[in-house]
Amino acid sequence: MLVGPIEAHRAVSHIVHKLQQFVRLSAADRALLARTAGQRVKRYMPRTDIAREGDKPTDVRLILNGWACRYKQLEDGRRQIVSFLLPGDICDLNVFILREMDHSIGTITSATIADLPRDFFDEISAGHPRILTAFWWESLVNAAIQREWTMNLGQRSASERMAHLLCELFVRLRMAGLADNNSCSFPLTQSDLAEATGLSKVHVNRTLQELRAGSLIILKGKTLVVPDLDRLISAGLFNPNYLHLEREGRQLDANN
Amino acid sequence: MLVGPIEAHRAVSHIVHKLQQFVRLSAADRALLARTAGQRVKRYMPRTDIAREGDKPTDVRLILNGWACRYKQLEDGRRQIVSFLLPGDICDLNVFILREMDHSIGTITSATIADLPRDFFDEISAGHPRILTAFWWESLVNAAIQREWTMNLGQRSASERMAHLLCELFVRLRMAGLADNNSCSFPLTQSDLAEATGLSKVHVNRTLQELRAGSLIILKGKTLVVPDLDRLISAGLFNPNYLHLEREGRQLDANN
DNA sequence: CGAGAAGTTGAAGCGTGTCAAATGCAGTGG
DNA sequence: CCACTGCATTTGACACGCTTCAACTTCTCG
Repeated sequence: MLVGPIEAHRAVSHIVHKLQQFVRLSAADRALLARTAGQRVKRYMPRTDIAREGDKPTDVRLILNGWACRYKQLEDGRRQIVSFLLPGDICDLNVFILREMDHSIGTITSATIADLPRDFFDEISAGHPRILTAFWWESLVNAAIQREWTMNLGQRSASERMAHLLCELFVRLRMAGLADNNSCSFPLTQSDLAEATGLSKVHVNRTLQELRAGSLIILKGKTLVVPDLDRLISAGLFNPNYLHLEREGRQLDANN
Repeated sequence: MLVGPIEAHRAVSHIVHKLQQFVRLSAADRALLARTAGQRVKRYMPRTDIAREGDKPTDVRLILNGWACRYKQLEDGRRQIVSFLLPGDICDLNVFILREMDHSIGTITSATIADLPRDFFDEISAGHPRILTAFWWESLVNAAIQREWTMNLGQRSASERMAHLLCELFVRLRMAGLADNNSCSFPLTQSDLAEATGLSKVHVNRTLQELRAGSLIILKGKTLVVPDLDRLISAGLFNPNYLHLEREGRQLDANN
């Protein structure tokens, strides 16, 4: 499935926006990303599995649009969302090494996802070191996010935990250029939030009401409004350092 | 600090043992590892920080002996151990990319740790592809472990969670050649287990008693005995797939 | 042998889970 | 346009797993 150059450019904007938090990409870098992301694009329906635990990994994937998640499931049905994949996120850099998936990936909304072929990685290794570095950065940030989730589940109370998760999603969406000043699109159901926070659906509901009562969030329909991010940050004991938004440290600036 | 060739060889045996779960290293590969790990070795006291949140990462490190952990801390003092570092584990492959540590690393026992200089990575990139691949594998397995911990904290009950953690540590120690048939050295205190599982110290104590009562473990002094691993595995709903022990079918049932 | 750390025990309280039913909301077909 | 349907959200009552607090015991090691 192929998309036109304009759509490809728009679709790739999220990852470019995000990676530029860390490195400055050249016009050639951006063009390569746009070209590659425009080939081999698949569209998925909401609530569809993209990969299942036990599968042989096939390709590296780039989320162009829509939300997805990694999740794990126990035999008795208990399910845990272990991370969210937002537009601009890359998944499965492991493809070329590990033999089988230890978790599943499924869409939340409908989504468009590009497969990145192996050649692409050869190409960036050889001629686009900044993209390569930025991909490394992305995967290290993902590891840091996973550690923070461990902290979140292990130490924070229900409302802290929820506030923390909302902060993280809001900031990550902003990194991808998907949040304006204080609001963003928010397609998660309370069940999704329950599976991500390890709380019951009912308690998620009550926790959200608590946050609403404190005017920390306005969550209605599929939109999240954060009237005062600083207050949500302190309610969630959120420290963004683990996202490594080291803008001023952009070591590797391109010349053009 | 330099150690003699014999001690270096013994010290490096854990990582070789572990990496060979995944790739078969040549004699030259092993020799390079032993030589590098024998230079720049530091010795740490028990309960000492090796790196602190906020520090600039300096070197890639290899645990030669002893146990350590990564942990995060909230301002109010709540502490979460997010992973354990066992002999043969590598930490901070991120060194060359991220600007500051988002977590701390501290020893549990006294430990000897080697700093791996940047040249070493240039050398393996150029001439020792199997080591490089194995290091990749190691870091992907670490990411998988972190996801599994998320699952563990989010979905499992106290006793399942504890059983799962003990399974993981036992299997990982065996991968490093540090467990005989059914027992291993086990230096963690109940406080450590509490910080790793997100439970209170008191409840950890009760949970361990429960496991002992079911003859699932014998934990006394600093030794853990697992009389019947299969039973502990099912008590912890433990599925070892996330450790990716995929070297020609070497699975849990094997005794070596 | 003494002192501090680690482990153990009991009682009481609270945060979160469970169950069950009601309400609201969006999409669909008549 | 309304009635119907199914899913998401909300509410209340109750149960339980885990935490907290505080005291006691047992180990470890100088």
